[in-house]
Amino acid sequence: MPGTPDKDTGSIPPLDFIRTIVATDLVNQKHDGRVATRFPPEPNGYLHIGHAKSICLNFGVAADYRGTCNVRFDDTNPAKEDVEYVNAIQNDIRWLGFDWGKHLHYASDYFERLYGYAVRLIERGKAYVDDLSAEQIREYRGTLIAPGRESSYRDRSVEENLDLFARMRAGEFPDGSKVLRAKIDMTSGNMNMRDPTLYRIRRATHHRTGNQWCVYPMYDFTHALSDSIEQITHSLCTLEFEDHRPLYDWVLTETEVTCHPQQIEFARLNLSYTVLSKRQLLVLIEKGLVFGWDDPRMPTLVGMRRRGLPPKAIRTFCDRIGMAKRKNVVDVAVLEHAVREELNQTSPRVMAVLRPLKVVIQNYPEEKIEEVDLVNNPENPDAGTRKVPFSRVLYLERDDFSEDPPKKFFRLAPGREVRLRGAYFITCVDVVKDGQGEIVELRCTYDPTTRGGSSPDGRRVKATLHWVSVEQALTAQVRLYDRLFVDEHPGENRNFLEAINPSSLEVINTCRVEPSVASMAPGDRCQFERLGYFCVDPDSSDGQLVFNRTVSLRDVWAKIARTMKASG
RNA sequence: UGGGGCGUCGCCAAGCGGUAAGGCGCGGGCCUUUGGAGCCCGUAUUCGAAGGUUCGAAUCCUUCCGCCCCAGCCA
Repeated sequence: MPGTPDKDTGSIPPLDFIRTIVATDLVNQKHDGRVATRFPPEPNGYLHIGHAKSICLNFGVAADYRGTCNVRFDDTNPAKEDVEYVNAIQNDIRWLGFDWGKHLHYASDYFERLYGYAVRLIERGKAYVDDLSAEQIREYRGTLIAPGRESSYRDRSVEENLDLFARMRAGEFPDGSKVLRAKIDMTSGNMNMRDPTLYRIRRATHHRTGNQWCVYPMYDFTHALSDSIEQITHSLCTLEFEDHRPLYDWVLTETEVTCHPQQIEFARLNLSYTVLSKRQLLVLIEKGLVFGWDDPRMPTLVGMRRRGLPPKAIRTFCDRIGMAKRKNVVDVAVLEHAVREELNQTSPRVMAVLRPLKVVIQNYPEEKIEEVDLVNNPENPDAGTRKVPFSRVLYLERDDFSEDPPKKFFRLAPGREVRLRGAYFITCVDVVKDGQGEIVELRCTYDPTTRGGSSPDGRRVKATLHWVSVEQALTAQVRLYDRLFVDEHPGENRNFLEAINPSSLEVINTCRVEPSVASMAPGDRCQFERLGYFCVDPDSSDGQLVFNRTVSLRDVWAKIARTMKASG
């Protein structure tokens, strides 16, 4: 329950403005002590991290105040909607960690009742059938600064309207020839109140109601009444619907329904280096810049799932970014931080070499193979230990060796001693190059007294490197992802494609991983020590493991190197 | 003089008349068999601006400035 002191600090976490309203309503018995929210997606696309904010809000408020949260598909536009999306959306919500129980609804289930409410509006003289064309309606609507004019059909009798509306439903008129409009105020400063369309004629096959209807209700009418039908108490939506609130209230007042939920608007999420508009995401797919909705670089929930982000991290992220009405662009680093925080606690550690450099330990016996013990997760003793084979010929990370080490580089270099994680101290004694001067192999010696990674004489080394035994290593494909855009605010530019990061994906086919990963299955996560968090991609097959890098580890050396480069 | 919103640290965000929470980021230190993690310290004398009210203002009043949304038979 929010408003209770934090276990550790004793401080009381502040309520966001929405929870403040809900808590106040509860105290005042505004909805007889009930809290009911809903998440109302239109099944015309995949859910993304912005939707996650809304899902966490709606389910979170319900959970905090012992209420309920419905999932309701706002499926009033058959031309754009599809079952593919209704299934995907349900999967995503469940994956995120929320359970709607029995509360799964469709606006289309209310079509008959909605039609009845429209009839009631007509009977009360609050709606009329208009024969104006779409273009004429637009003309008549006026502009932002000039009032609109009333349609010549606005004063039809109740009887005529009733008859016409029934015949609209019966299919007597062609698509687009007539609409049902609310009779409100053509001079309103709020464009939404200038006799908004309530119903349009549209012969399209609906994914649930088939060809049962040829008239479909519009959003404003449907949404308000669906909320009312479901006894919603707080209808939470994004800021662009603020202008619609007077219409939301008008619909509920004029249909004389008893349940009148309160609409409250909050600012939608924006993420740096990311686009979140459906339109722009679609462009990325259509142009082939990503492989689909579930491309691990996409900010969709399916994409993030494939990338390996834990749902818990997304929930933590949503809790942290707060809830307010001001326009915001949350730094994607906040998300990455939540992901690392979660993965650090939960991911077993494994050694993998992305760019192998062969190393021969000259004083290590030719045929000998040892099994060294390694801790699976230093954050979690219960995760236990495992055995990893060590032998004379190993792979190290190319980046972990420098023939001419720059300042502050304290990994392996000629004559330098470092530790191989969990194994031995080694010293580089020779560098082998090919005809092009390319380093192809390192010759090292090891100190047999340092087994396990510490020296009896107490001497220290500055670096601990990951490694893999050549003989036992498995080969894997690793896909490294970087942000999709180089511009911090790509969505602001209509030419957002210019800001595409050309190297958002790097595929490495020659990675070598320790043999223990053989048992990993698609979706499984691990940390490649010193590199980052990875998960097994569904593209993996028996012979070939494919890993996605979820996120890299924080890399202090990379930052130092960048700074040194920048300052010459 | 169209309507509706919003302006508190680089990015989020508390604050609701009693003298600027927290997170991310950034900088420094400790610790470390991951340059990971963890721990510690620092990071807005000032709240878009200017006036006013008050013993006291980010909070109240006035004016001004800036930004966002709205003219689908989309949601």
